Amino acid sequence: MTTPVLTKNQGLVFDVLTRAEGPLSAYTILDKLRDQGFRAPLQVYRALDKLLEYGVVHRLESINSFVACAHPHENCHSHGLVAFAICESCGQVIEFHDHEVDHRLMDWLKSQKFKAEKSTIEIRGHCANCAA
Amino acid sequence: MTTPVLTKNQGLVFDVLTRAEGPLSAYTILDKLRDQGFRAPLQVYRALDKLLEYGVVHRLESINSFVACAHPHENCHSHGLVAFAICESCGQVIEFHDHEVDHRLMDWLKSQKFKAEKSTIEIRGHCANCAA
DNA sequence: ATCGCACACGTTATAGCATAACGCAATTGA
DNA sequence: TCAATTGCGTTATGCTATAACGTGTGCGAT
Ligand SMILES: [Zn+2]
Ligand SMILES: [Zn+2]
Ligand SMILES: [Zn+2]
Ligand SMILES: [Zn+2]
Repeated sequence: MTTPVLTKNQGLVFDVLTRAEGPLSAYTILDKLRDQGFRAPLQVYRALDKLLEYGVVHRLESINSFVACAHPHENCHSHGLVAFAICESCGQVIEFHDHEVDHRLMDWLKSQKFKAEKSTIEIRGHCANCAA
Repeated sequence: MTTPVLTKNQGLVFDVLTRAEGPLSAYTILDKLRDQGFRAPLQVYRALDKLLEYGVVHRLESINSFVACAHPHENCHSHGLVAFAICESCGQVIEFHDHEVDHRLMDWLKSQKFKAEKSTIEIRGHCANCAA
């Protein structure tokens, strides 16, 4: 379950995300990589697919964007649900995990005999700096 | 905080969603309403905006779709977080609320001085009927 | 060695989701 | 009556994501 060596394109996309202040859309990533030879969206999406699979990047469904995992050394796939607080002013994202929320949701799903596969927990609002 | 009388377009969109088995995309709704005179996506999106504002429809961010609220008589805006379990086989959606999850997340956000405004909790997987 | 396969990559085209910007009509309330 | 608000219709455009096709490279099995 360790992350394979990244290919050239995967590495470029990962570097852009790692250096970014906040989440980026696929097309923003594409623009930032034009100088390195990127020409088409698929080059970005294919790299993102792998990075998501490896668990080193997360997708933020509510804003159609991607962000580097905040816990590069652990493996985010292994510790259950991941939640995000997304500031609508500055774009910053706080990633966090909570086992109680995790267990509570999982218990409920089990009671419904629902087999969970992917989860999305995203809270939009304003961070400490940006709140009035 | 009661729901205003719906306009013609809002009513048509709401009826389509209420009769649907599961969530629908805006363009699917548009197709279902062509016979009633709908011609352009904006007619759907504008109605959806209002229905979302009134809390009688929810948006499922992870599948770019919309679903009628499962609790038509209560007001979903009033009882905190809403969560959805979405079956990837049959498309069915189970909507539920859990105050413990709610409080736990809100406490965490408060500890970060993060002002929450909108939330998304969506679990994709397979429902009891569709699970192998 | 060479064949077959898996995988990454490049390119073009297309599909799917959402909004900008304009103008018109009906309603409301000062 | 006038101004402001709201809903509506239309055209055009922008943003997000994938289909489909072909190329090249590495690598194990025959
Ligand atoms: Zn992570
Ligand atoms: Zn902020
Ligand atoms: Zn609801
Ligand atoms: Zn199902």
